[in-house]
Amino acid sequence: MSSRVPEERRRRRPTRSGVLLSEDLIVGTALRLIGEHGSEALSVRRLGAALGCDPTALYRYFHDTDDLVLAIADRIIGDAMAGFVPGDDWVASLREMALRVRAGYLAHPRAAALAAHRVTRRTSEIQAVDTGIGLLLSAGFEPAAAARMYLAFIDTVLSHAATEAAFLALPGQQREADRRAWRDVYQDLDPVAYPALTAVRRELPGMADSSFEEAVDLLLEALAARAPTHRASTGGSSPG
Amino acid sequence: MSSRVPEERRRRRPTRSGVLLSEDLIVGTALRLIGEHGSEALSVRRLGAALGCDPTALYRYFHDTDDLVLAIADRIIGDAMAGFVPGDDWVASLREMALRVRAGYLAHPRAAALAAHRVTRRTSEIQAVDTGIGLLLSAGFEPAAAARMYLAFIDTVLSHAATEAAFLALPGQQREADRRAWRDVYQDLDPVAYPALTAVRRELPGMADSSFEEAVDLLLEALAARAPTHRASTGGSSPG
DNA sequence: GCCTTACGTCAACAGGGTTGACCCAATGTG
DNA sequence: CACATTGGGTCAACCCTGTTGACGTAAGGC
Repeated sequence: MSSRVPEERRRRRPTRSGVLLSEDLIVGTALRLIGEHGSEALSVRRLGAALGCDPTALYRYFHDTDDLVLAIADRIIGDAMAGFVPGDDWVASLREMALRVRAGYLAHPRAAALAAHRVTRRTSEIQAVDTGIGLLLSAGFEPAAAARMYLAFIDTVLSHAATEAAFLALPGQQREADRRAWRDVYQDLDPVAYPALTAVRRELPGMADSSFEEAVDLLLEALAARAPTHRASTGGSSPG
Repeated sequence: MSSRVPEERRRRRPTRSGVLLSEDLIVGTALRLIGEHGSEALSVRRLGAALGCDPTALYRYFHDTDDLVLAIADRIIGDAMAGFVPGDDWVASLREMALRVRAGYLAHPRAAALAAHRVTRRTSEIQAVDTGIGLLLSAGFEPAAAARMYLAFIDTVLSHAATEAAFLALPGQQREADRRAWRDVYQDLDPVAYPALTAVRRELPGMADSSFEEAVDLLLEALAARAPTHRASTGGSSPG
């Protein structure tokens, strides 16, 4: 059922509407479908209709729907990490990795909400994990620590990205209501019951903003503090 | 459709099997169903069967499935934070807060996965935000910094908890496949193409474990390092 | 030009959420 | 006590979903 046959060996026969199917075409069409009509628009039948083929033809390329979702997730990772080369500064490199992954997810918020928590087991993900762990090894961490630290790092990045993507995937009305909540509901509170909120009252509208970079920076600070070898460049000297 | 009629005014008529329905009973039964028969057990038909009533009777109490999920989420939040009182050690208190929220989500992963990214604006949430920001103010942070730090903290906690809940909410087959991926796929890789993964090969099965506590500890370390005033008690001396 | 078989197609099944009609009994009123 | 009202439990039905097995056709190797 699944794509056990190598891509080049396939006997690609045009569908009734003349389209030549391929894994890439299916994944790309699924991403477009989700981006245009929401993550609930991704169904085998709808995808078949969008591709111009019988829905069950997809089962010749993917074992089941979950297999397709994993392929979509790996495509997002691959696009996000395309052309990335780690530099000398491992902290800066991990930071760029975080920002790239986040940007990739935010580019497809509805698909990200579907695929963010999965292990794709495919090449793009494997490549990214190798790069990230390599950076931590270069920082002097022992293998066991490097693996654990990378897991904490990437889970934080992916979790935050998924949260932001889920927020962007909300219908505009609910999204704005959530954003306004910090301005409206949290402004007229009993000072006795909520002293801390009253003290920081003027800062609360900012709670609707993203905490992604702040959280990543805090995590990287802790990692740098734990690293056996100190960072090569502490003064921001070395360019790109 | 929804529960516009006050609970006490309801004309509660026993079902065919003699059960008296109520919002509380339905929510409780839904939680029990999820806990006993796995995450995929929550469906209107199954819930009706478990309650001993026609499935569509639920629509007299909740507008739709989403409405029911939100009611469940509200119960979870209330239960998780019930009885929590912050102690003298602000780091330890934030840590307990994180663990409580996480435990509440993991106890009901399916419901949590569906409602984790919503802003409730209800008293439990407001109370929690006040407590958390109060702890950061007691650490010496200025109002603006306290608000930003709390946002980074709670977003990390909620994002990680949602990720873990989403994983547990997966159908058992997909969940096990994701877990096995780190043992199977990642073991036979080309050492030249993936040098870092090869170096930490023996540590990779642990990648299926949770990074929640590691991530929270790293974040709290960074917060403690940034705090203007040092922690009051470093040796665990003061009793409750 | 044959033979094999990959793969697109079709019909069907089991499960899902949701709706509208139906009707009984619980409740408010006299 | 009796009546009118209506809340709410029940039932049948609709349309959606993922997935499977049979079927046949055309593509590629020889």
